[in-house]
Amino acid sequence: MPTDEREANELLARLAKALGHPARVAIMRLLVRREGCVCGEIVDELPFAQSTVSQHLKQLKEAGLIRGEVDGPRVCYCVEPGAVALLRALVEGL
Amino acid sequence: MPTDEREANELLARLAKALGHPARVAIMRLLVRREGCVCGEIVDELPFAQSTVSQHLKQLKEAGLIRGEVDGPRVCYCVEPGAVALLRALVEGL
DNA sequence: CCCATTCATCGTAAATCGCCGATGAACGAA
DNA sequence: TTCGTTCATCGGCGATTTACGATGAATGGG
Repeated sequence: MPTDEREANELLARLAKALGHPARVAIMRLLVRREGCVCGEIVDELPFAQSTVSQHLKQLKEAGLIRGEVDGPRVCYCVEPGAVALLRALVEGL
Repeated sequence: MPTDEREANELLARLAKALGHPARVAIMRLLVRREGCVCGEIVDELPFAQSTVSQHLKQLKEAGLIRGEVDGPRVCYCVEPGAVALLRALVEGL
């Protein structure tokens, strides 16, 4: 949790921006629900091409919301520990 | 609070997208803090041109986060009642 | 009735987004 | 080594965002 307000604004903005698309919210919900890792099943759950889903995952990863670990030929994604809590705290601190 | 998950996703995405810029987070914080209405003072608080701030305000308004009431030659903005609570609930429900 | 103030909107330019198909890289299996 | 699978990345397209200055509409003061 940043003490500086400017930092808090930028951090919250970064997280919020990452959630600023229904598909990415759906991905987050999916990963929280299974609270473990998932892979290309995410693609099956969404009505988008594989490359599109991959880009959404990239955005969530770059925002620090999720993490992807290589597991053989596939990649398992899971929620970055503490990320949701941080988001909640930032929204709470509005 | 929507019961349908798709609706919840779209709503959260809409709110999050509106918060997806540091300036807009700063505006929200400003309005929450004064928990009343403010006008062009917002412009003075931000390092942007008046027209730019006006656009940010428009986005927040369209997302349902703030409201603007005309008061003579100026416009007073305030947080839409319940909007922050709704946002918190949606983030909580992740 | 003017004029200044306040704010929204328009027009514009650069950057980013969102989507796709195609390609590339990494890995396991045969 | 040669496939097939899985996923990331590239290239491209139209749409959207972000920023600005300029203009326009509404209001109140003189």
